Amino acid sequence: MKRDVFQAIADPTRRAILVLLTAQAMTPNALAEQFQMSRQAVSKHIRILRECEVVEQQKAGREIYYHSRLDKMKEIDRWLEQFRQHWDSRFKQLDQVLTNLKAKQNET
Amino acid sequence: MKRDVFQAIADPTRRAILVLLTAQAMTPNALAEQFQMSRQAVSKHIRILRECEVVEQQKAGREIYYHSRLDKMKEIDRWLEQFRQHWDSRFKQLDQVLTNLKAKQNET
DNA sequence: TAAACCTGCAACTAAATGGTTGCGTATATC
DNA sequence: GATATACGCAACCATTTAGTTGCAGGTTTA
Repeated sequence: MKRDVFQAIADPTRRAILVLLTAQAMTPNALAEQFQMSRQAVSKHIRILRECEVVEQQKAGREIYYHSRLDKMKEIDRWLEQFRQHWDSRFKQLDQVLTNLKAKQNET
Repeated sequence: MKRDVFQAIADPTRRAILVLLTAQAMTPNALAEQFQMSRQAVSKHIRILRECEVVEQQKAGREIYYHSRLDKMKEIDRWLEQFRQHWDSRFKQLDQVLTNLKAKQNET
């Protein structure tokens, strides 16, 4: 099994959960209320998010608060860096335009 | 079916393909040589990448060159923005540290 | 102590994923 | 025209996913 940040953000529900848990720590129950989904379904997403190490627990009595780990989100940022090098370059942008033009000429 | 950038980058093989296709346009055959995988397997990944609109075709005789669409990668960058706001803030970073401390105190 | 609540985990199901092999089609070469 | 090559697509298979329901354990409260 993979279990990395990229798998964590692959699902739209998990992305929404991550956004919420970045704004503030929340319990599974509170999260489930935000979605049209059972508590257990949310719980399974949280489990995956935990395995991907993008969220952390914080127990408070019988409740468990979860919050996101921003350092893991930075991994995505670092991976994007190699693409940013290309879209930051004006030369490459021009190159892209020319490539698109050629592609259009040869379209199916 | 979802078919968005986030699904495109969920698979490690597809991420590798995307990196290669950003450096230079390549044919499916050329890509397959880079991985321990059949041409058809690569083809299936390319199909998904096309459905996610992160790569484009460019026919050249009986060969088809693929290249990445950097504008789609920017979508990830834009989504990351909401997290970047948090990790750029010193206050939030401190907040994170305190939250971690509290979490450690209450660990299982 | 008993009852109510919050949660995680196991079992199950339907659908999607990632891979395979085989085939049809279009292009290039002889 | 015949043959070889490059590719996409369909069928198939094993595994994973995303959801469900049901249950057990710990915490709070009466």
